[in-house]
Amino acid sequence: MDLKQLEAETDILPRSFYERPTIAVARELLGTILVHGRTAGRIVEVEAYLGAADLAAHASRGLTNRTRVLFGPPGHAYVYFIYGMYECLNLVAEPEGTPGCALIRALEPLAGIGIMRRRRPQARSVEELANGPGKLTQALGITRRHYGADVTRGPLAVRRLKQDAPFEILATPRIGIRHCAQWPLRFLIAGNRCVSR
DNA sequence: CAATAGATCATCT
DNA sequence: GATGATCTATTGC
Repeated sequence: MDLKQLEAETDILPRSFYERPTIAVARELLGTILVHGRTAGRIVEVEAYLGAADLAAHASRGLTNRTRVLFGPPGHAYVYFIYGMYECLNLVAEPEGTPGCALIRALEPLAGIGIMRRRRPQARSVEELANGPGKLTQALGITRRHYGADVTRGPLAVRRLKQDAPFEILATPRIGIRHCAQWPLRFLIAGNRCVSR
């Protein structure tokens, strides 16, 4: 898809979208479009990470240098480095002072697919370009430099179609965690080919 | 197919 | 000093 056309058919999500309970924000991020530079993809899988009671969430350890943004105003990016190799993108939810975020786990590539292929030569198909939290940051060129970035303006933004077709949402346990392993806080678009493995 | 090892480092104990 | 919101390549059936 052409970026100009995409911008014409979508609006940037306002800060008020993010200033709500984390689970609602996570669910409703499904189907929205993440844009960075000349690349863009539709969000097809997310996970919610809550506050103090959610021991799987980084924010449950309290306010530290790393978790600072999670306690700040909503609509900003929380990017963290993991396993010495990968970066993961989250979007901060809840009113300022209350932690909570949505981990973006998979995208359906929409624009800049050639650029994504160059950044992820291992991918054997378009579906594999961004079907995982570490893969999508590579494909879109998102790094720790985006820590704290405002996604309601600027080169990294989330947009929603002015008119979108309905789809079915599935809820499952989150992937790759030890604590709260049964909580159904992973949300995905049923039947989508780009959800993670 | 499924299972697993290895890469590699910021963060917090 | 151990751990981890991952991914890839490789092994073995």
